[in-house]
Amino acid sequence: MGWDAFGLPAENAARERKTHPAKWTWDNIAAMRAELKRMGLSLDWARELATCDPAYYGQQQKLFLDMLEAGLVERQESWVNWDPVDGTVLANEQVIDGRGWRSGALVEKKKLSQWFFRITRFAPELLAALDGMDRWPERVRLMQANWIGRSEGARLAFPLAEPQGGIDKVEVYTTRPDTLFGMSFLAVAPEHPLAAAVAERNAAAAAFVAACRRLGTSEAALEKAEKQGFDTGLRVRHPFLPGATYPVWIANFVLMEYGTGAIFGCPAHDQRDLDFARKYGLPVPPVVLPPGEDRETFAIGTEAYDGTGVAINSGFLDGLSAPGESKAAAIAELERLGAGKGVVNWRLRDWGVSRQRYWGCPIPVIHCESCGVVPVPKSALPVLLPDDVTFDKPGNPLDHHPVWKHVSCPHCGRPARRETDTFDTFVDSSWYFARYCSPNAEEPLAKGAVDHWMPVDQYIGGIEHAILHLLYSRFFTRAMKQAGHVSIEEPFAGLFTQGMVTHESYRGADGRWLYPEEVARRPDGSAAHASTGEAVTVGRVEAMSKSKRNTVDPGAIIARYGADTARWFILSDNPPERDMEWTEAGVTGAWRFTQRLWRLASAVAALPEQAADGAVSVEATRLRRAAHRTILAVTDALEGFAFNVAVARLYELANALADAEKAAEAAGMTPARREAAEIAARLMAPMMPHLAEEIVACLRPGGNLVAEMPWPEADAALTAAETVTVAVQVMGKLRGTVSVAPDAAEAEVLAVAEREPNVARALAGQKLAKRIYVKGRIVNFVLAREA
RNA sequence: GCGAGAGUGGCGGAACGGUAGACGCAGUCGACUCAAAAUCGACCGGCGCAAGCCAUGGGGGUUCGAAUCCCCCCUCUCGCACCA
Repeated sequence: MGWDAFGLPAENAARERKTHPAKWTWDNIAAMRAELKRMGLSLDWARELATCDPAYYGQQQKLFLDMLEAGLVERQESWVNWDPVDGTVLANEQVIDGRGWRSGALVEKKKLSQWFFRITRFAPELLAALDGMDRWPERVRLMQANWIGRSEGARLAFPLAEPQGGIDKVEVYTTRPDTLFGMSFLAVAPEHPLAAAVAERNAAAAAFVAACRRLGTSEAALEKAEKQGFDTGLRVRHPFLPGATYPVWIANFVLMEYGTGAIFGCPAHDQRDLDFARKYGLPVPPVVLPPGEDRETFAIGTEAYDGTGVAINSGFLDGLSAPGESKAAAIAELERLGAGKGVVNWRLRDWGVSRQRYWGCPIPVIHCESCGVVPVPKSALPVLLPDDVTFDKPGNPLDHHPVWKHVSCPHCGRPARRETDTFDTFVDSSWYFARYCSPNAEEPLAKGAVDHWMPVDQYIGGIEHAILHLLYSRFFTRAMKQAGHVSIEEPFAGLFTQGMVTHESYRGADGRWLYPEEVARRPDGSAAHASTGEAVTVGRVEAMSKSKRNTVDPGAIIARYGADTARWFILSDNPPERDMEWTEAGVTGAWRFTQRLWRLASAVAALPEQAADGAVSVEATRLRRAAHRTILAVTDALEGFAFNVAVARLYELANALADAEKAAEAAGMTPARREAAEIAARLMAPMMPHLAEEIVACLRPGGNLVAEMPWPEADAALTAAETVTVAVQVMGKLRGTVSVAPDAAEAEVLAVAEREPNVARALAGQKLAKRIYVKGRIVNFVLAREA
């Protein structure tokens, strides 16, 4: 068990409740540990770790220094959300409608110098390795591939007609150099150096750039915002059209982080460019003719055409297939002219890990005025977080601490300043799985143990981790390999993505969130406050969260129904990859089953044992067949993570056991019932271990624990089908079923099917065109079309 | 906005391209009970007396046969780099 324990929630709690993040965190860990233990989960508590424990984060600091040495870390500038009133950096989720969540102030972008892991170095192999990860869901691999975003295109320079602030050209990256003749404008990001140069001389431009700074830093916010631009009045020359010049705009939809932070706008064949061109009345010349369109009449309306076609209005490209032939031809021409070249571009950006927060792992470096950035010597690790911090001032408490950051430079000994940023908590969670192999090692990882255990056979996590956490962990494993800590590249051989636990949410008349136990249902189905009776609004079913108070206390469920019921319900409700809704009715249903099974099993256990070698009745054989088929079905379901199906098969076996109870006097029934009860118990043991052990102990006093037994094996003689039911269709519609031997010949089955009364009626007077037989499954008679 | 998924009875869901709705919950009727709970039995997608017809978000297509494969649309969910 590992506790991902650093992060913002602890700091928020500290500010709101005047408690220390460490106390709040360790109290939560203690509470959750107790709950998990009561659930009876098979966790190896000897390997427990918490990321906020110096024993863990100190090792992480060593890893960082190794990566620094290996050249995998560097400082870069990047933009953050800045709350000018609180004087603090905001997470994207703390920016609501462009304003700080606490202060309500308009958020600005601010540039900071920060630490970055050079994940982009591994972009090609992170992409290529996805192909071989056959035990990962296809959709996760697809999302990662799109995120890494390899694209082929061209990088080219547009010379400015008149240089501005020492800038004489604008570099652009494009995946569609074949549409260069369709250019209508050039646009740079508000953060682009040229935008800054223009803003220096032009107050209106400066105002526009400042306005863009209030957009927040998330990609979603930028892309959703209405497209806006500012015409700088500057013009650039076209590489293919010496005489022509195009206007240079500053546009809010151009991302500084992608490509070169500048684009050439081809409105006819890019939707964003088209929206922009229509808004500002810029020309929209088409240069790719879709198949079946007439060159003379083809025009772009409100939708850009980004499909394939033939190049038109494009000089030397005319007549080539676009972008198939024309893209290569355009790149060749750019290279011949020395104006640009074909390049591979990646969407993936380096991973910024600096956070201006207290509750995180300190970044172990020291800033010295004469020596620059100096790593903390490994002998001086861990760099401990100070305990005596206050949250009464805005900003990072580490910055305000009276003495913590004042240290002497490890190089020159002069006064220096400790780095007060801490790591992104994704760093903590990028290597914990490897630390499990040797949780107490003096080094980050003990090579022998890691080589023995890694990679993780089966990793389980929510789909919300499909990209960031899983990609960072893949990067970290490669970085750790480069630093000599591990021998593998991929951390997780198999991946399963599970859903979240959800619950209805409730709000009182005054709008505040209510806990489920505060809400009572009236007979008419409406909701009211359990004690005051005030009306309650039932909100959506949402992922459980403390902020919405739609949580249930597992402790209360366990106290009332027991751990087995809680476990059984969690697994039985729906497939694990989907969200599950926690409902009281569902829990009581699971609880009833535990009672029913216990009653069925203890009734059998109370019977005197009987030799299994006497005559065996039809009923006893039926039960034995059901039990052994359940072994196959449950095994199959569990291996495929279809826990809800495994549960359904066990319900069926319990039903068969109940039927058998009514035929208790049939020959051979007692041993058959004992066998079936034991099989049921052993099959459900992974889900209801406590009840399973109890049942087996009653059936065989003094015997082994289920936990010590091998998984049950089915008797092939009992699982083979005696007869199969074959559906009979006429023209694809079901008309009847017939029962045949599993190995019956096709002709025989067809003959039987044809005689089935209902089928015969449907076939009467019709001409047969075709007979289809799928062995053991279906017959389909296809009639001849009437002329 | 971009990327990725999901949508099946009243509800959760099952279904190698082959009998749609397994199994559970809820519900209806019955048994037991003075009564209730628990338990047991029967029923339980819609229309129809029946034969049968309709039905897996909507519309097209492929196929002997489509919940399943393809195209378009609608709705919801996840991710979008400082929540984790």
